[in-house]
Amino acid sequence: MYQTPLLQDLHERGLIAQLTDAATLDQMLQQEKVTLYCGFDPTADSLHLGHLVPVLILKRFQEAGHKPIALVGGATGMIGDPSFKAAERKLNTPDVIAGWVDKIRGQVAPFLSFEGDNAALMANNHDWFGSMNCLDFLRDIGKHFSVNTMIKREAVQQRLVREDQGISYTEFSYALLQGYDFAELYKRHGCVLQVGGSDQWGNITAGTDLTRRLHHVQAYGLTVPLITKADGTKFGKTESGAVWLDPKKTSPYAFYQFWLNTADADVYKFLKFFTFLPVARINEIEATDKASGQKPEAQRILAEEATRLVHGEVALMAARRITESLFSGQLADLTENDLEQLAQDGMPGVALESANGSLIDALVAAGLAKSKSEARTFIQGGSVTLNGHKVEALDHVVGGDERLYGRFTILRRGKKNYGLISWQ
RNA sequence: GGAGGGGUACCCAAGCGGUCAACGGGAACAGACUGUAAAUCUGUCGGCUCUGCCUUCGAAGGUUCGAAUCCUUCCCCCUCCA
Repeated sequence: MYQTPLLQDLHERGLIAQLTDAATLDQMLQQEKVTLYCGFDPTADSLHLGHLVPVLILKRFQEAGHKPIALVGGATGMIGDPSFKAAERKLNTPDVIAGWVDKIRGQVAPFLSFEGDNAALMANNHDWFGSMNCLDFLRDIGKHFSVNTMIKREAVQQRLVREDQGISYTEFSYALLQGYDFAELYKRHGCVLQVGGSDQWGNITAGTDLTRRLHHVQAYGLTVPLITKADGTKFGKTESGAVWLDPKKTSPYAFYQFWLNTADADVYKFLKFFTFLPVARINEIEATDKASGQKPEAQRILAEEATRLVHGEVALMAARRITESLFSGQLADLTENDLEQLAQDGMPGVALESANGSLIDALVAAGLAKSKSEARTFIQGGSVTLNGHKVEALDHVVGGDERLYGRFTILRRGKKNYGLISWQ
C-alpha cells in the first residue's frame, strides 16, 4: 500500500489515523531524510502513557533515518489546548510550567539519539513566542486564520454548542500558536512533517496551512489513533490514577503490572503500538496464543518490552523479580535476602513502628486502603491477607510470628495489591 | 453594564423544609468464577474511637424544633443582549 517501509510498517501497526497527502509524503520519505516534529505541552510534571505512542513514533522515524524534533510547549502550555476538552483549563503559573518543561524535556530525550547526521533536536516554543508582541502576532499570524473556519472545527464544537460551556479567547487562539510552531520549525530546521494524536488534527492542519502561506512550501501531517480499549473504559488508568512515565510517580513494578493486566482483546493491538517487535512476530505470537488454549503469552511479552523501553533492563528485572515473588504463590519460601531485595527493587511498602501492629493502621499506612473505614470494609469482605493467610478479624494485631525474620510482613488487599511492611 | 440559567459526593444527575450521608446511571473497589484476562452475578462506594457519633450539597450569615431544600450577602460558571 505504501512504498516506504516505514509508512507501511506504521500502517500495519494501525498507527496511522490520518495523513495529509499520503502519496506525496510516501514518495518524499522514500527519496530523502525529512525533519519532523511532535509537540508535548507541559500539563503535568510528567508525561503519561497517552504520550508514549507519539514519542515512539519519533523514535520510529529516527530509526528509519529521519530527523526528529521534540518540541516542548513552554508557550502553548501557558495557553491550554481546547481540542476535544469538555471544559476550559485552569491556568498554571509560569514558574510551575517552566519546571514542568524541564522535566518533560528530560523524559523525552532518552528515547531519541542526539548523535549522527540525523541527530534529534529539542525545542521549546517559548523561544519564539516569549518575546513576540501582540501586534506582530495579530498582524503576521492572525491575519492568515479565518474565524469562520476555526469555529467549524470539530475539536471546539462541543465548547460552542453545549449550553453550560464556553471557550475563552485564549484557548480559542491555541491553534494559531501551534500552527506557527510548525512554520517556525520549518524556517529554523526545515521541518516539514508534524505528528501527533488524532485530536491534534485540526492544530496540525493549521500548521501545514500556515507554513504554506508564510513559506510557500508543502508541509505534512500524520496523526496516530486515539488508544481505546475493547471494554470502552479509558486507556492508561489504574486504581491509583494515570500511568506516568516518571518512575517516581509510577514505579517500574506498577508499570510492568499495568501491561500484564491488559485484556486479551487489546493486547495484540498494544503490542503493535507500544513495542518495536516486527508485526510478523506479533502476528505469530497471536497465532500461538490462540492455538495453545492456555493463558496467552502476549501480556508478558508486552509488559517486558514496554517496561524495558521506558525504564530500562535493570528496572525490568526488578519488576519481574517482585512479580515472580508475589504471584508465584509461595510467599513462605522467600528468604530474608529475597525480602530485602524486594524492598530494594521498589516494591510498594512502608516502614512501621514495631509497637503498633494494628492491621487497620497498617493497611492505611501502606496505601492499600484510603481510610480506616475502607480498611474495615476490605477486612470484612475477606480481601486482606497477611503473608498469604486471610485475616478477617477487624481488631487483628500483626503478631511476632507474622513478621518474617522479625522484620517483614507482606500485606495483600484484593487479588493483586501488595504492600511490604518493614518493622522498625 | 442588562436579562436569564446554573453551582449537589470521582463524573453525570435527581432532590427543592423533616422519612437525606442524600434517588438513579457511569466509573472505581471488593467477593465468587477465572488466566494477576474479559464477560457475568453479588456487595461496597464521606469520615471516625462504627449497632452510634461527626462533617458534607459554591462561601458566609440568618429564619426554623428541624435546611441540600426558605431568606440575605458574597464568589464562580454558562447563555443571550449591549
